[in-house]
Amino acid sequence: MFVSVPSTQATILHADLDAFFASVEQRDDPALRGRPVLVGGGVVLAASYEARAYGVRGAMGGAQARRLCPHAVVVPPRMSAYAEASKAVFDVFERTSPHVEGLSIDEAFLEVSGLRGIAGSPTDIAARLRHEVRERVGLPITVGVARTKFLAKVASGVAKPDGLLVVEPDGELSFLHPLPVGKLWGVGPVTEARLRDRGMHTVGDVARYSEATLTALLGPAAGRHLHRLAHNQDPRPVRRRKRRGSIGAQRALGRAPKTPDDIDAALTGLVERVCRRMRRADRLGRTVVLRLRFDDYTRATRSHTLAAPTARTSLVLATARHLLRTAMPHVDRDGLTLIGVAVANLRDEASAQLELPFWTGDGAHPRTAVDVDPVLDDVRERFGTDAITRGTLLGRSPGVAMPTLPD
DNA sequence: TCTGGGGTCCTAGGACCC
DNA sequence: TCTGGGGTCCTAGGACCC
Repeated sequence: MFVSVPSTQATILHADLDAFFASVEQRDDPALRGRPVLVGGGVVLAASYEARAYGVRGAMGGAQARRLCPHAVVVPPRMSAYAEASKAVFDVFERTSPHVEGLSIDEAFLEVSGLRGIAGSPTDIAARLRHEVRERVGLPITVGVARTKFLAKVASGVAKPDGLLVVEPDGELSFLHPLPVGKLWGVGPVTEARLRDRGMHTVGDVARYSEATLTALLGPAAGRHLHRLAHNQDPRPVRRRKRRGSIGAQRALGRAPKTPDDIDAALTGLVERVCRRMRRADRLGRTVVLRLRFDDYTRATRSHTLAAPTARTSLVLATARHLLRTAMPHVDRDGLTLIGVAVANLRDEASAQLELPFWTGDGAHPRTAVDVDPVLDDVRERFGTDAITRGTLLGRSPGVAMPTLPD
């Protein structure tokens, strides 16, 4: 899994498609090329660079975006087209390097050390990658090249759109320290404000504070992370991504009054969508999460962990309804503006079969065992019999007397 | 600046176990 | 009998990312 990186060379590429959704729309409809394009009406999912010139940003409200750029063309999102384009781009990534770490639908890290002999310098590889994505998929992509992931990502951000920027090892600190702290990965509005209150505006400012100070300000993980980034320490290797840990869906409900039936219908639709996606991916999950958002933009989550993983709609729906019932007495139904369901604690269907629930001797603690058979062997040995089967141990049939499990 | 839909990771407290 | 330390799991919330 680990790739050894020569620490003296810039060999990590961060490749990031430019205004991805909007670029796909411009690729597929020549009439949109050169014009400001907004994908999504309620909220801007993506804005073409022509629209960004007017100050439009992603995640901006649609009304505000149209105020800033009245002549923009608004198109509805076509998620399947974006998924297809993403797959084609990742195919190019995979052909470029065996070490690809996808970050999202439109960006990835590539480790290209060791390819110099066959594919040229990292700069050559990056230039060719950009060319290939343009030729084969028809989309503009920006690549940052550096010695660390973090710097490569910052570099691509600076080089956008349709650019290539290489940060050589001897120019790292002069590139990094003048940047505003908000450029640091993991620094959002809240952390930025906290740093600003302490007089830290640039990465160089942050670098002057001790790790202890940053940790006291931001918590142990964030403080350490920030301290390291500010000192250009980012040893994280490029590695394949873990499989995703949750699958969810959510829906905005608007501000109109709603009946319990309205809410239940929305909940049912969401659970069906989520369970269908889980089954298609051959994945099962144990934790059902209910997300609620209210008209004052406060949020609440409720979750429940089942004894065994499932992708069954009826079970997930019953659990979600239970969570909603226990949450609703405390909230105003008409104030509910968004409802979401996710199933977390995911595993592959195949491995989940080894994770059936069993009960310890007193029957009070439903548990899961990652590996049932070693326990079974142990129990047989202690009870001196082979008559105890996996089924007995798992206690699936009611009324069967359970043996007491040894410690 | 009033807001989508999809995620990840961290924190902190409580329950429970050894 | 009382006490404690260490570890895992669950729940809820928060920050952040694209």
